[in-house]
Amino acid sequence: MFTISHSDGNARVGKFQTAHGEFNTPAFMPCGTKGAVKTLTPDELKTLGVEILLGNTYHLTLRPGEELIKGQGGLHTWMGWDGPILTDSGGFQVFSLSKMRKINDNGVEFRSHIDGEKKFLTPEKSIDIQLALDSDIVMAFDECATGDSDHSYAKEAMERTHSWLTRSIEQFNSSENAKNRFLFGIIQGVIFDDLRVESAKFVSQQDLPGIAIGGLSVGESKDHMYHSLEILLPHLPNKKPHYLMGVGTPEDILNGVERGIDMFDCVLPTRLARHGTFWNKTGRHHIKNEEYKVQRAPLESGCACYTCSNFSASYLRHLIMESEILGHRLLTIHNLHFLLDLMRNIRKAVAEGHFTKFKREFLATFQK
RNA sequence: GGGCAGGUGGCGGAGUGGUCAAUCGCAGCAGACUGUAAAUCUGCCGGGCCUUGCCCUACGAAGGUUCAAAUCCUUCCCUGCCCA
Repeated sequence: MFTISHSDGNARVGKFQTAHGEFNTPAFMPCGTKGAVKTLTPDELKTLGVEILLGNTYHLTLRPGEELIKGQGGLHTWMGWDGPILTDSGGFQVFSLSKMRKINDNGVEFRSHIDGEKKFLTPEKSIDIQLALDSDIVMAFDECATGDSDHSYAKEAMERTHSWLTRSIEQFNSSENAKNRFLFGIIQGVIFDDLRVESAKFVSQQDLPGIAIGGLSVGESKDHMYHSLEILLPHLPNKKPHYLMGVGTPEDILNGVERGIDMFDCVLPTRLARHGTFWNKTGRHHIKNEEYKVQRAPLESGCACYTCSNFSASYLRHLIMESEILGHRLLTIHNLHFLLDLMRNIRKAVAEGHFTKFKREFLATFQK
């Protein structure tokens, strides 16, 4: 259940209660695609303030398979995370693995990126897999079309997504495992206002416990993304959580919250870390850059994270240069702390009614 | 002392008369990354000029052959292995 405690403009602060505990919104959910947030332990995630994680249907059904995980007591028990888990349906893989799949109205035939084996995913199967995993928030299976799709294809993908949503709901509602679980529907429509609005209306009508906006940050411009959020908001159920899938950067999150978004997920903080990029108040930086070779200061002075409390940029640069696993871990900790700290500050600002000021001041120093 | 194999850009290592400032890997420098095929990928990487392009210095050293040499010849220096 979702309850909103404060709002400031379109921004809101709330809580979502699941069978595995609650999380505060606006929330940032790190990606634990294959049953792990890369390089970190659940304990470390909790310390960072993570309240909910993502898992992925496509990846987990391929390996090790949902039946194995179910047999091990479900995803929470298996991976040692007792908090809420949201699972993505595999819809994003329709986009990211577009070279190795075929779509028809019934579902998507993937050719496994691991061994080439055929794997046919349908809305029904995706729901079954997610429930077998014991996911708290189940995402409907959708087709995430690329940002450069033309109107004709965008419409086709949207209509297919709608039809799949209807089937997802039927499957979910007829499953015994769905008790205390939540199904979210996903809006598509690429960058076309008419489609976006039509999709928002259709998904909203289903009266699900949450509504997601998919198909953004997949190649379209930022202006298109922000514009889409603006035209969608009037059509979203106000009392349900609004989830912007796959976003994002600190500035995208701020712009999302301003446009009524309550939930975000993104691989960026963890992937950037492994690639040697970190965030601080001034923006995005490459630890490999020569300027950090002799920097005795941490990534961000005054940062309370474990990494900044204990290590200089010079040492972290060395670790990344040498591909030491510890470097990946320490940068991941810092980036996640940065983003989760941003979320805490956003909630505080919204609760205190000065979100706009907070956003303006943050972006004044945060370049890029 | 003798035999054999070698000496190429920061390192390793291709190239064996012109298309070579020289494949490739590593290192170095910079960039990308948004529901994770990602500890991945891309660009640059002898020096100079304004990019194409041009000029300079370069393949152990010094000479030589040739229109033309990292590539052929001579001498020298050095390294590794084997034999005495």
